[in-house]
Amino acid sequence: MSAVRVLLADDEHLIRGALAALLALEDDLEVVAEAATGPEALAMALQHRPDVAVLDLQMPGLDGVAVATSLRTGLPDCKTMIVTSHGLPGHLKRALEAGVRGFVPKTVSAQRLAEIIRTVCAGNRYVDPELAADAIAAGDSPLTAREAEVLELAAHGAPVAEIAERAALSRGTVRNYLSSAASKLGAENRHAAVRLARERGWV
Amino acid sequence: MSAVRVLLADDEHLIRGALAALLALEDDLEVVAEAATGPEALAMALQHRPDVAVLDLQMPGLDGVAVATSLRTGLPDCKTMIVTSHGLPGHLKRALEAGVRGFVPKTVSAQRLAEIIRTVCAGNRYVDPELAADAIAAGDSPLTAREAEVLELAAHGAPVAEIAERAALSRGTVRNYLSSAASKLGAENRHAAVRLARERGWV
DNA sequence: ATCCGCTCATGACATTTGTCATCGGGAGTC
DNA sequence: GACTCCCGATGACAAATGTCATGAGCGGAT
Repeated sequence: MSAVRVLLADDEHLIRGALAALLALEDDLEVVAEAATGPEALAMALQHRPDVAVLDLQMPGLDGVAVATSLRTGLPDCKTMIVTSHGLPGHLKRALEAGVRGFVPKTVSAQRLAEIIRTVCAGNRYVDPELAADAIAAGDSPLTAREAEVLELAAHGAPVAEIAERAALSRGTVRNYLSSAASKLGAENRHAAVRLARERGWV
Repeated sequence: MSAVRVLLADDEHLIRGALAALLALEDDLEVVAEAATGPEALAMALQHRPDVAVLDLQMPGLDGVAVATSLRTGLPDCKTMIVTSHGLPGHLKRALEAGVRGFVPKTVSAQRLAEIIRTVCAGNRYVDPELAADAIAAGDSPLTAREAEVLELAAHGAPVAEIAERAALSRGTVRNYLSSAASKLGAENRHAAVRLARERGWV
């Protein structure tokens, strides 16, 4: 059986380079392309048609999940996996919805990552147990679409008037949504609500 | 001349391992110790007495700058440098005050990092030009000690009453400080102020 | 000796937010 | 058809916040 062809996308050159070197030590893995941004990752993937795309979650342009979403239709045979520093529950959820087959934190060893790449390439899934537990504990977002949208706008510290304008809603409506969102999250005010929603990955 | 003895501290195993492997390829560099947390980095440094300590900025326990501060007195001959993903101006400032001799983003290549380690070990300093420019552009904090302290407490979304209690101030005073802080930062309200201060590394 | 800035406080006032009740329209379900 | 849920809105009221003037004590600088 020929080597697994891997695409590596991470904006941190230090990590990407080092990782490429380490994965190259594995006989059955071959890094066929590298990218530093989301759009670049997409382009490289379409050009080199790798078996597995290892994507950093946070990249300039498009994030890892967005790239995975595009690849799902653009290159359906390519398995995607996400590597990330910050393991927020919401990210995992978004990733799984995008058809990502592997989700690991950067705290794993290169050895372990290599194993997981093989696992994913074989058609299986792998999710870091700790992140999975967090995600399950966090549960689903109780927020409605509008509540989340308004909360998102409030995250920048904008006053109600500005949120209302941007969302094309009346001020009263905005306040109602913020109020109900905060109450659903058990927060004392909108800002604590933003913080909580962020932690759980709901915004 | 014998090889430069390097301590590597980063909580992300993937990066630390990969980096150690790459630096080992350089004839004149030798990784003598690795650590995944701040306290561990400190202990390993005192035990192995490296020439250069390469510290990740964000680590559990103690962050890179805190470790550098301790090393300055505990192991004065050890040169320290910081490697980071997020290059906030304030971090650089804090680092330089802590006697750090090198400050680089993780977007550099391993090759480049090796060069910088040599530079630092030779007694010179190195600061990433782009981060330096940002830091200069951001300038010094216009906030007084108390303003910064109160803003810090406000960052968690706490209401004035709670901030007042925690800072042992009257509510009115807290509001005055928040108001003046926001006005100095050109922010419309305390939350936008928190955001701005965060971006510039002033809290 | 004087001035200035930081700290901490109070009071008053306008504005913004949070909360609640209530309404109508639409989409989906049983 | 009745029911429920989400969307969007209004009005009213209480509470929190932002703003300003003003004052006192303190310490450093000229």
